[in-house]
Amino acid sequence: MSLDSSRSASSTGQKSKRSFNSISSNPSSSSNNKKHKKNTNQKTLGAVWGAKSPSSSRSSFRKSPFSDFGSYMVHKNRKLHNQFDAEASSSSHSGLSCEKPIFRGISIFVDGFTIPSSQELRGYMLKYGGRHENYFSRYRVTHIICSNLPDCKIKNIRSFSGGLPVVKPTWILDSVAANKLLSWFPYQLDQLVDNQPRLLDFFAPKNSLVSKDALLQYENEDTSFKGSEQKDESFPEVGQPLLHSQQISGESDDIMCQNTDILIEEPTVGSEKSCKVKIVEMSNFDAEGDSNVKDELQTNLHELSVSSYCSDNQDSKGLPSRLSYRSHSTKDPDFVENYFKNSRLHFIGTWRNRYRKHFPNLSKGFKNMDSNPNDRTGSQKTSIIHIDMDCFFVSVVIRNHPELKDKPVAVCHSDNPKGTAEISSANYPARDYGVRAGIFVRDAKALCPHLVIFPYNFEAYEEVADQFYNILHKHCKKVQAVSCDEAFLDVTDLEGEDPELLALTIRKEIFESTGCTASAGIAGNMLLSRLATRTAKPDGQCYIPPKKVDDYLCQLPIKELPGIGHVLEEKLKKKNVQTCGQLRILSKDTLQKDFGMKTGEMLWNYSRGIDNRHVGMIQETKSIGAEVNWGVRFKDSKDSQNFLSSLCKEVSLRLQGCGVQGRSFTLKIKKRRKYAEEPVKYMGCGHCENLSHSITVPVATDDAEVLQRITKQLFGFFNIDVKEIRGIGLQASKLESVDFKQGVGKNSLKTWLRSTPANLEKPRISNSVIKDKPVGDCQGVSADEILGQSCEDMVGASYSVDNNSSSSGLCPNKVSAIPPLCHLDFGVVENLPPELFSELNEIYGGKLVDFVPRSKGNSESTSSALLHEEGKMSEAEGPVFYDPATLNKISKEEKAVAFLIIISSENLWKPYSIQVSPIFNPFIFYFLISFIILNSILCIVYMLYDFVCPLYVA
DNA sequence: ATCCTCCCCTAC
DNA sequence: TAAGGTAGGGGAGGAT
Repeated sequence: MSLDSSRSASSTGQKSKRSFNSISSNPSSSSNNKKHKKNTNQKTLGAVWGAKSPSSSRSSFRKSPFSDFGSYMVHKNRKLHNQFDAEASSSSHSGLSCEKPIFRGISIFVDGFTIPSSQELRGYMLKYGGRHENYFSRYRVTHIICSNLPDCKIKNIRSFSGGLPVVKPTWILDSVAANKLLSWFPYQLDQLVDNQPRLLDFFAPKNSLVSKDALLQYENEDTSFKGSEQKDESFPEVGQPLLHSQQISGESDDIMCQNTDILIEEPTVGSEKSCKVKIVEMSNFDAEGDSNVKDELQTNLHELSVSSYCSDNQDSKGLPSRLSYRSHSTKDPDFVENYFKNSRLHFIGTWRNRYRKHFPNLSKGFKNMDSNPNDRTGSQKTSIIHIDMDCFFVSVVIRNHPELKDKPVAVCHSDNPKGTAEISSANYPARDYGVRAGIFVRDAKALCPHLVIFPYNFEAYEEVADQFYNILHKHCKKVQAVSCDEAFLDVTDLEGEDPELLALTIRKEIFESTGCTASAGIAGNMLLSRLATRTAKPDGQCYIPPKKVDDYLCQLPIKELPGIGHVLEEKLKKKNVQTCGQLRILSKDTLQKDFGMKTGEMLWNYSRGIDNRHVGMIQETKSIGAEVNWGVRFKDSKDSQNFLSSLCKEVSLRLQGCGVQGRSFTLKIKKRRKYAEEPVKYMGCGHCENLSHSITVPVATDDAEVLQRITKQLFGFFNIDVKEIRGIGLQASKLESVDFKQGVGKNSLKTWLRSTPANLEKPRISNSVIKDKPVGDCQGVSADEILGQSCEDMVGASYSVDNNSSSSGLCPNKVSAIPPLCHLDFGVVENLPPELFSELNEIYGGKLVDFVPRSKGNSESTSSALLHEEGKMSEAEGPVFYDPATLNKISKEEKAVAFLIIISSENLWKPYSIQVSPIFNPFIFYFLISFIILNSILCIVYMLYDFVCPLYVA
């Protein structure tokens, strides 16, 4: 799959130049008539759809879009009309239509693709006494039904429909459900909402266009239509997009031939008068006889339209809130989880993990099976097949719609009229119009008005990917998965098998099995086979024999080489290098000097078709992370903390899912650039600075709670206004397999902090005793008991022990307390390794950060600056009490110093002091013992010195 | 010289 | 409205 569709498209354009021995099963090149299509189709109302002979129909439209209507169409239309009448009549006679004729007097024209389909809507009209027009007539049609329309269609509707209501199909559905004709007003198409009230404002006071009843009806039924409204507005729920496909199948004829063009039988009038007349007619259905409209109605209309818009944004739980309330980080507590469920990039990014689980034995690589392909013995030539599905996302969703094969189709999240969704994948007919992955739907529709938009179907992608790999594994043992739709096959060892024939067989099987086409490249190494596939696309295959490599590469644009993205391309262009041939002129030294050792060598090799990689080199996972750079908008630190918490849970789950734990953690932040305005992309991150901080902890972890503490600490380093954050990511690296860490959970920092160090082991006092112990009375308590001591009234923060932390050995539900903040030596705390600081900070409920504001990046942290200003004692000099007010409340005895031994990031034992009380506690004990031992050693040294010196003197 | 951190670039 | 992720590789520069 190519996320950069321009790449594929450009290769199509180059096809004739760069194809060698190409076997293409798709002889008709879609790019041939590209220019022609662009010049003709875009200005018409989807003429391409039904046009068997595009040029003729287009020319007639170009000549006069709506007046030059042949007698054939008049005849055909009449015939269809009669046919509908006959059907309606027969169904009523046969008793099929026993329903209330709620649509009597209504005549709909369904324009474009709708859910439900035009045919289904026709069925409803038939059943409930309405009419369905196959072709648009301003005199017969009363309502235009559509889900969305491209801008040019909107213009045409505005010009020629005489102000007919343009409403969404849910109006029909909801009316049927309510068994009465509902007001169409709330169901107006959003694209026309801002326009229609203006018309209504003009007419309503005079003609009672929208009655009070209609308004009341709308208000009362507000909630009833909301649910379906949203579904209609965009797409079926994610995960259920096949419903969409099923529905479309029933109306394929409509899509192809009837629904697309607005055909007007009569000469254009297009005057304000006709507009007025039509709307007055409309009011017959909407006002239902009530003409008693108050003067303020006019002003209410605008509000109504706004209200209607809000209702479209119904959230999934049916709450009367804007969808936007739930589509960004601040308002949706499940934002992170939902986001990943719906992210196509997340799907692509995590596919490999799923593949590894699905094909555990096949995805481990073949490290020992052979060596470098270039080192193979004898004259055996390496043979690599690269196989890649064509426009995967689109192919999969339209695989059951052969009628759409040659129609422009794209996949994206939403076909909302606003058109601010991003095209993810476009098929080749769409690419011919300039539709590319990454452009907005509205731009895509401007380029290609009749573009069909499908939603994602991640389940189907997964399913097809599995079929794809089953076929590959069936034919070849050495398969290296690149992505869900792309793989390398080393077929060198398949003696007697012609690689080209094999590729053909595999492609054929893929098509038979999945209904999707794949392209293949065959060559002597991975680089060349991959390049060959680009040439072969779509639905073809290409073999590059060794002799042709130089010719092939000579004119190949450098951007085609893997590893050369837009940045490297620009850099090379500045050096007048545009093709591989030009790249070859530069020496390896020059390239390495300009681009670095590795990159320089890669450029030198690739420009000569040299690639030393071999199929099957699967590396161990080096990092696991989660990142969200969309919809991130925080209003306060609580939002950001909640978000970080969700992110930690996500990363924790991913680590656990992979059976690894991380020792190094990197927090990435996207910060809005100073002058960056709100991005064009809805909820996008826009122009950002990318910041990151990382820390390494002594013990690897996958514990969400620990991650949260670490992340909190990392987050503190940024010292950033949360309102400026546009994206956050957390990545774990220095991964260690859990297999090798069985039982190591007991060594986690959290556990360690809560446990009694072996060297401090003392007879434990029961929890009840601790709980009952008076505040400040810590006599004879072990280290964890000190940490767990009840001092809540002093510190104001308690640390709730996680019930899941069974390894801690603490009683579940026990609420431990910790030494009060005022008892800490901040000079020491401040200089703790970040991970320990993070842990302590969490234990103190995040208050430590506030108490010791600091930034790792700033050598002169706030707290240390404060300390210096106040002339407090340094760590070496003794304890520092940060809060003078609290200081006065504490007795001298409580100011005794204890040393807590803790593991530093280098696994060394480092002392840091915590103020605890009273003096007789194990820390003091330990300290005194240490002091005595140290003194003893010093004494011995002195004694020895005293003893040795005189000897020397003598 | 080597390692580490903080980036950036790239591919899918 | 919409869902701009994930992971690997590598370069620059600083610390050791």
